[in-house]
Amino acid sequence: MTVVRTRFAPSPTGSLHIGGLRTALFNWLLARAHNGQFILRIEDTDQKRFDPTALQTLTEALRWAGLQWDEGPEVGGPYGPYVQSERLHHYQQWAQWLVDNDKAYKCFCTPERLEQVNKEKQARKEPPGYDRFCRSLTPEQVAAKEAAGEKYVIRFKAPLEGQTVVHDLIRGETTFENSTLQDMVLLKSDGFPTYHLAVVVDDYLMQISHVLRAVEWFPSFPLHVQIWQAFGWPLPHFAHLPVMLNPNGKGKMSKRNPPRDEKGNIIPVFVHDYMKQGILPEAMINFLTNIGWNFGDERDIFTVEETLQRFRIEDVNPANSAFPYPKLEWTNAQYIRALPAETLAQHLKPFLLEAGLAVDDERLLKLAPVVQTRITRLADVVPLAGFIFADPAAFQPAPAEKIIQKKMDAASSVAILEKSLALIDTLPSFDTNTLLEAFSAVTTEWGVNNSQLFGVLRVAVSGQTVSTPTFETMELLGREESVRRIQLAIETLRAAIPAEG
RNA sequence: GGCCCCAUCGUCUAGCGGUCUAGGACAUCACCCUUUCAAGGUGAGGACACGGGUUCGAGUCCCGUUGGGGUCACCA
Repeated sequence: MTVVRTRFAPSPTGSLHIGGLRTALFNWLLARAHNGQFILRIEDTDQKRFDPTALQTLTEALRWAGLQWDEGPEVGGPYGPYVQSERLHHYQQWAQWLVDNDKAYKCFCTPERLEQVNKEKQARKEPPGYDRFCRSLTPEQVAAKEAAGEKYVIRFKAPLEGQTVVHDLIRGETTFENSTLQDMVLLKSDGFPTYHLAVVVDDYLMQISHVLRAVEWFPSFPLHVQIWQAFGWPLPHFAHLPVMLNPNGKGKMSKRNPPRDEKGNIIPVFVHDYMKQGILPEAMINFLTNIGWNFGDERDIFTVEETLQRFRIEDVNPANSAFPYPKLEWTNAQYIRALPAETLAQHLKPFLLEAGLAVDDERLLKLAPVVQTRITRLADVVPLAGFIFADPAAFQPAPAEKIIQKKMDAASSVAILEKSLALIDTLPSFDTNTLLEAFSAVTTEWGVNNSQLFGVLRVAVSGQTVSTPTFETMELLGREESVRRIQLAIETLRAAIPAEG
């Protein structure tokens, strides 16, 4: 079997799109599954859309996901450079080759004329496209225009009749009528190639064996095949991956029209947004693997190594799919729960620090198992338990109505809290188990149930209605701070009593 | 609109002519457990778009309809 070489070839126009990551993943998977090479190539041939920070953002996202490339920017390789703007001479040379061999021609038409042609075609209800005016220019005419300094592009001489049969690993054969092909621009007037020229030349020069790209490219598939054939180069294998649609199934995922969940929250489209939320890379990869492809047995959680054992590009489902966002959250939650406490703590730390909290490792390690089954994304730890690391001086007690539990009022809550203070005073130590035992023992005597007693204390101490469990929270806060907060809650409640009449 | 692709529960999917009264997962709902929120346990509802063929037999093959998607640049 020949060496499998795949490539991910994004244009650096911004952060990496989630769909781009999926394309990269499948390329990576195919290469790794066959002990081949995965190449990263940057398609920055559009000077108008140049973003100098995008390359770094891109490589950061790819590395985060664990998709290390064997050749490409930052790592080099035998077929470099891997940035298209540094390969201009190749495209110019091969474009000229096509002209010399009568497979392409110079076109001197101005953008204004092109626009005019399209307008006229539209008026006649014809499909838009270049009218091939310059295709029939004589060598003398071309020479004269060049001598006059007229700018030109190089266009492909698409076959006018016949058919192009393309073969796709996922979709099988498709036949296109050549009459629908356009004389696409291969080399722009600024000397930069268009995508159509650059992909073919680079995929050939870089010895790519399998071209895996999004279905968006399917319409230009026959054009590319024709270009490959014009060069006389043997075709690589092609596979066009299905696109990920908005969760509601309407249209592609895009930043212009951000998808939303049922509650109206925006669902991110960029990998960096997921990184910021605290999606674990392993969870992201696991999740993405099961869209358009399926692990095969009925497991939903599996490692990338296991995927490598059975990944086959032919098994990719040709149908587009809606982006199943809730499943990503579920998958991430599964991975979070499987983490050892120390690892979880390490993962949590940057999110807490980012929120401006004073994290100490000892308490963080105790907190980790407490929040483990309560968060789906790492960043969730901040609203849930961030208060534990917040500056005590800035603590704001919860309002009275939040402290008061079901079937209780301010007065009874104050009574309970005062008894609690007295009880705490008698405790030899201040840890979760001691507290739990002591407070569980007094509910009947105090005439409340667990839910009421633990509830008042929890809201008093955390200042929130949703938080970590009561006694874990108290242990984390420490005796002194817990007592202080209970006293503050009592004050808050007392202030509310007159208002109740 | 032209060209092209696609079509199984709400969603992601399994299914590659008989083992399908269609399996799993997420989501939803109910119950259990319960210290808020979770997690966990048990259970329920929920799909082969439609119409023709082919075949002894079709979710699985063919054609059409409908629906959805992609694409029509000196952007990728």
